[in-house]
Order: sequence, then C-alpha cells, then structure tokens
Amino acid sequence: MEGGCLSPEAAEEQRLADGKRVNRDPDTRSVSLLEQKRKVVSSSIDVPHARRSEEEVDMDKVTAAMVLTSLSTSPLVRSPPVKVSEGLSGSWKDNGSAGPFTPSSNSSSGGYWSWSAPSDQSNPSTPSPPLSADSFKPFRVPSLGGVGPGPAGPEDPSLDEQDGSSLLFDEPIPRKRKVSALNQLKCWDSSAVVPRHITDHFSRNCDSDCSDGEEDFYYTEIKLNTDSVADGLSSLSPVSPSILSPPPPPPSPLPSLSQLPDSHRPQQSSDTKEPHAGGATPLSRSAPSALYLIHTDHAYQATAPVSIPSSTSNSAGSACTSFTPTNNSSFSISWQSPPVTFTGNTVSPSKSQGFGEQRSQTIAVLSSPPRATTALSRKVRGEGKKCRKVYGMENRDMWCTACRWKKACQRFTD
DNA sequence: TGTGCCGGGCG
DNA sequence: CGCCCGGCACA
Repeated sequence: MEGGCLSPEAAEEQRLADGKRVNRDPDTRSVSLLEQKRKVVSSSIDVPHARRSEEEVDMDKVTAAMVLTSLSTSPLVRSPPVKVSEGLSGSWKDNGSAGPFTPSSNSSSGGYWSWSAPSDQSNPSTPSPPLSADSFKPFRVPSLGGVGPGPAGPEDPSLDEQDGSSLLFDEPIPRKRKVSALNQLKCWDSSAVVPRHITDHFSRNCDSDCSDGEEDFYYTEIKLNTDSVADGLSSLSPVSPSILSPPPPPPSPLPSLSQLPDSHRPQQSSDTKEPHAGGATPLSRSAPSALYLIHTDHAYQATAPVSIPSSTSNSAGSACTSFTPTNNSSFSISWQSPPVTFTGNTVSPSKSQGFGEQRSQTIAVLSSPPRATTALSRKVRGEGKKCRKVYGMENRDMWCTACRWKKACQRFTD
C-alpha cells in the first residue's frame, strides 16, 4: 500500500523520513515507520506543500482515491466507537458540542478527527460490527492473558466497557489537547460544523470526492488508533493521559522501564500486545510512558526532537478550523498522538498522507515559528522529569545515554 | 540549590 | 565517535 499508493510527493517525504530515521527490524518497522513517517512528514511537509502546484493537487485526488479504496475495507470500526463515545463521552457533548451534529463521531474522534464526523455521516457504510467486535475481543483477551499475573483479570470487564470507551475516545483525545478543555470543546464544536467549510475549501484544490475520502480515511485512522490503544493500553487508559501531562508524576517508572526496553521490539511485532507486555497490570501508567519513551528515543537519535512537536501541533491546530493560538503549547504534545502508531496498519500510511497534505497548508505556517523560537533561545528546558529525577543519581546507569552524558534527555522528551 | 543540557575536551 | 564534565540558564 504505502509505496504504491503514495503520491510522488508522499514518496519523497517517506524517503526523507526513512533516511532520517534509524533502520529498524522489518517487523517492528511497519509499525514504527508509520509513526516516524508521520512525524517526519508533518515536519517536512512545510516545504512540499508550500510549493504546491496544480499537479500536486491532482496527486491529492489520486491519493484521496487510494485512501477511499483502502477505507472501503476498514469502515468497520466506526459503529462501535460511536456507541461507546456516546455513553462515555457524553460529558463532552453535553458541554456544547453535541447539538445537531453527530455527537458520537465528534466525541469519538476526540479532537482533530472530529471534523471527520461529516464523512462518517455521509458514509452510510457503518456495517462492520464484526470487525470491531473482533478487534476488541481478540486483542483484549490475549492481552489479559499476557498480563496474566495480576488483578487485571477481574478488572477486564470494566475496562472493556468503560475503560475501553474512555481509552478509545476520551483518553487519546484529551491527551493531545490537554491544554484547556474549553478550547478543545470549541475546537471540536467548530470542527463539527466546520467540516463542511473545510470540505468546501478543499474542494478548490481537489474535488469534493477528495475531501470526503480524506475525511473517511481520517476516520478510519482514529478508529484504528483507538482500538489499538484500547487494546494495548486498556489497563492504562485512565492513567495514560498523565504521560502527556506533567502533573501526574510517574508512580513506579523504574520497573516498567526496565522491562520495556527488552520487550520493546518484540512487542511491536505483535502490535496490539505491546502495552500488555509492558506491564499490563493496573499500574499501566508506567507502561504507556515506557512506550512513549521508546519511541522518543528513536526519534531523538534519528533527528532533532524539536521538529516533531511542531508538526504535531500543526496537525492538531489544523484539525480545529478555528485555531486558537494558546493551544500551541498544548499541541506540542499532541504529536505524541502516535499512540496511533501502535495500531500500525496499512491504513495508517495513507492517512499520514492525506493528513499531511490537507493540513500542511495550515500547518506550515504554524510549524515554522515554534522551531525558530526554540532554536533561538536555549530550548527553554524540558519541564517533565528527566532520567536524573526519575531514577536518581544512584541509578545513574538506568539513565538514558543522553542524560548520562549531560545531554538533552532522549528518553523523556518534551 | 538542584536540574537540564550546551559546549567543549579527552581518548 | 563515545564518553565525560565545566558551566550556564533556569526553576
């Protein structure tokens, strides 16, 4: 899919990404690449998009078509998420987003996906309960088994419904835009309404079909993400947000961390299982953080971490048609959204494309400023706890190499 | 005062 | 290039 479907532009981007990024195991690669690509793409997008030409637009169409095709296969997830979202995310809706729009879609998408809602509606194809159901059960069961030892077993039921839903929708989304709930809500609301506007705008560049396709495919992504996240992080769900947000301190990062590195590669191959392996138990917190950590490390090694945040922020910002400047800071984290990464499916690549393309325009502007700022000043300093604080001087050997060398921490990136 | 990390030195 | 550390900026 990736290679074939991608437009030349995308291909270039990918290549860049590949080049920048460190090579990984083939198995792991598929998953990790997606994430990497995303990051890279978003970061690099600026250039390609800036010089967009009509030809490129055509390419977009093609891409959109490709996406649509791929999507047709994986629309399943939609229906289930919606239900859940309604039940769980009701609060969100209640706040104001609910209105006439399709609440479920909004809530489910959480943030940037919300505008995809229209597509959801438009697409009558929501008949893929089997898949969703499958995805849920199979994943979870194994995960539970894998976790095995702990109390996880009993908790599962609750997790499936509540946590799962929360994980799927609330968790992933909130994280990204942790900034202010209000802002988020606004964004979502606007997004719900906006979709049309956006579509119209895009229609200029590409046909309505194009926009729809992109939206759809966005949607798919989300679902995938949510599923994967839920599967992997099911236990984590409640805590996971903490990762992004500084407030919640890591309870017992050490154990999880030590385990993670080893399991890291194997986990990826298994995809959904990852989280479980990490430390499926209720402590999940540590597990998610560990996952992030791992990814971060790679990113760091491959390229400057700074670029990533900006890109993410962009995506998020773009998602909300009504962009609020204040969000910037919060968005920086959003790129972490890579939680999606876990899902790593054929679909994701396509999504990255569409994603980048659509948003790139809007994003490009945003992305550049942050970078410059960081570059100029001394990088402001990471606020989160670094290896030193987390592990302490005693366990210096547990620090990431960067910390050991008094360099920018590569494990706990900001 | 403690922490994060840049800049630079050593092998 | 890996490793380490002086020293600055910041909280």
